[in-house]
Amino acid sequence: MPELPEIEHLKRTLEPVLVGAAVLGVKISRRDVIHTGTARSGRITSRDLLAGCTITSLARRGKQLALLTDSGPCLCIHLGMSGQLRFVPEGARLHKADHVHCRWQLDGPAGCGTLAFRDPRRFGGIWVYPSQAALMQRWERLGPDALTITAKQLTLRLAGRNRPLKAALLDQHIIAGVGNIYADESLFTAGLHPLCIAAALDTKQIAKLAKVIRATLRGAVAAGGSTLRDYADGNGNAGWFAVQHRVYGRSGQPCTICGKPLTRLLVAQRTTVSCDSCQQRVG
DNA sequence: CTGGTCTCCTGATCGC
DNA sequence: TGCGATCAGGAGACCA
Repeated sequence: MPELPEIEHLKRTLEPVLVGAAVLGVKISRRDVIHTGTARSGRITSRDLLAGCTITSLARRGKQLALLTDSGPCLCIHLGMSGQLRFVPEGARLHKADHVHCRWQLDGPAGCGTLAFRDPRRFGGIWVYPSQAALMQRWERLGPDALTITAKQLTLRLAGRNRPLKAALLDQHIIAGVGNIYADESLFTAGLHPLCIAAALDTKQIAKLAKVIRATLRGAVAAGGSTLRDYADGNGNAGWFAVQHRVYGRSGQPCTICGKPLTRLLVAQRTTVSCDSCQQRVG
């Protein structure tokens, strides 16, 4: 379940070992998780996957993580539902080595090792781009990053959206980085019902929502992300945000504000938990 | 253009 | 203890 906080935390844990690392080689186990981000056709080569390049920086937009090189190709990695990206120092072994679809042999600032992309359910994937510019063109189509979204940006993005507020928040083209967990948590804290019509919110409500989204995500980043099932960061350490969930996964349990049982419903095909008395419905 | 629904996939969990 | 059913959900494809 990696959402923005998990990816941001992953980025921070991987930066010290990846930035400045030379990619000695790439081993692909499943080609069908690797895609071309541009319209180009043809077989994807190890050069496309950064072989022979040096990683100069990492970047994140929403839930997507990119490995960048200065003048060569770059990679955009989505973890989907079950994806993991892990650096394994030379001599160490990956805890679970099944479903590893791609490995990069690296010689980096923290020594030699392997970067492994593991994704049992294969909802994630790797997209190759010929340059940073090509990737950025793709990222421009995403909404503003949720970690820093302003009231003004959110107002513009929600204007005219005649759909449930939660569905809008989950749409990465509207706002990038909010997934099912943080959508429910943010809506609860903002006191807004998931079925509010997005366009019906007033200025004050949108300002509060933007502020709550930023604060919720910031808190989760600081906690190292949510741990559900086997999420782990780039070093294999778990996050601890799950203990702070107030609605996600708590259907039927008492609301932490009013004590009434939390309701479960389906919005945009996703399980949604909310409090009917504490979350205001508009529109 | 918009918004709604379907679909991909494996592993954890639950009822019998 | 085994086994089938169910659920989890990110995001692109597809349709009205």
